[in-house]
Amino acid sequence: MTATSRRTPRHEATLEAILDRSVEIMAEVGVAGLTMTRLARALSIQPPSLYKWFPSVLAVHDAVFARGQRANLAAWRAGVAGAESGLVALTAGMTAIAQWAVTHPVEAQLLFWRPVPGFRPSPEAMAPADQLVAELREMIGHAIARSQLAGEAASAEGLVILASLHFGVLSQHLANEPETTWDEGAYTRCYRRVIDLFITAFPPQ
Amino acid sequence: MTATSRRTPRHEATLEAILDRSVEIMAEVGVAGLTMTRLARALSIQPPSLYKWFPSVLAVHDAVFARGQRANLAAWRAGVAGAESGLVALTAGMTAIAQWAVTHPVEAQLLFWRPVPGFRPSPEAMAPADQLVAELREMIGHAIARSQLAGEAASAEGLVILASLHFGVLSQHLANEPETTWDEGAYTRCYRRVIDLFITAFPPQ
DNA sequence: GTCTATAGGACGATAGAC
DNA sequence: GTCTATCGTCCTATAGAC
Repeated sequence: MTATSRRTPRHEATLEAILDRSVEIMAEVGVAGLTMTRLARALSIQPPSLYKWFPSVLAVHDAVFARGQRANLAAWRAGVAGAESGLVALTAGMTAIAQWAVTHPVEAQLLFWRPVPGFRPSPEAMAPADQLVAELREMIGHAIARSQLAGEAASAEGLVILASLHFGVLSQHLANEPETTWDEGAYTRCYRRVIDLFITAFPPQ
Repeated sequence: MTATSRRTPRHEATLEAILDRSVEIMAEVGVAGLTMTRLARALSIQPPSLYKWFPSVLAVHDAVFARGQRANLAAWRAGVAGAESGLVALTAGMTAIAQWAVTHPVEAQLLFWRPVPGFRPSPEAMAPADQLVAELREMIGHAIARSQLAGEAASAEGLVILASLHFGVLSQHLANEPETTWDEGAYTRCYRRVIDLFITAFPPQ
């Protein structure tokens, strides 16, 4: 709150640097291993100084979470932008956020698996996620309108199945071979094939 | 090692009780939140006394992990036992381990998502998991032999896809609605439908 | 906005008495 | 096998000087 309300460029740059370091630490010691002490050490300042920027360690988690949600939404939009509306754009957008998750494993774990006991993201931090779901629904609707998917694809069950397929590949990749790249990974190599099962599950007509 | 080598019934019962309490604590404060201090408090003993049973807190994690793997393998075998070999037994076994995971969310997180930094399961604890994969492969082979699946279902890619489908539903359930039952959950209700996509992906002939 | 100093805990683990 | 006592380490967070 107070940390993000001062919007001078200098202030913003410092906050970004703090979040960058936080992600680095999470990559080293686990998402739940971020502490004010470790963060201060990485920034070469004393722990009390950090409290001028964030009121608590959970506030740092929330800021990393919020930035990750914004980046994830941006990745979706960038993926969708290159394709024409409908099924092609849907799979392009899904692939884009999957690739974002693979290249940002720390943020992905924080966003989608909540491995930090006691941490509850703030509603503001969650807002981009809600927006992404809305745009995803809209894109499924476009695909249905173009007779590329059955109408049931837009149902609650359709979203549940699409999410299961998407996060199934990602969770297996992040749990078993987080170091491999998108093109090398055994799971990520099957991503497109698994997502195409969504079309199989909801064929047009 | 020393903790499990003494095989008197009395000793075994105490160890089981300690593991039961450990799972309860993990359910309350998160899988990574288990500490010797908390465990001792729950058992109404002093922390140093615990070291007569387990040499370190990671050894407790390993024991919970090992017991979970054994139970998961037992659930698979029980599910398979009721059906005739082939596709029916395969889906019955998969459903059984999925239901086991839903009713044992703590163990499932520990087994399949490794949320405890610094914890590496011992080879002995992993053994049942290797055995389960072998039996799973074998059952896929039976289904292929009965012309219920394409031969490619037994390939490395086939296992990757099956695992993604299975853990996709489970990870969404455990992350988003761990409190709901198998029959109520939005994700678990789609489990069978998602697993059936494996057959769609590898149709016979 | 940075620091020193510090309060106040929790934790893993060991030593050694009983 | 249980305990008390204890060491050493890490942590969050605050007070207050500069």
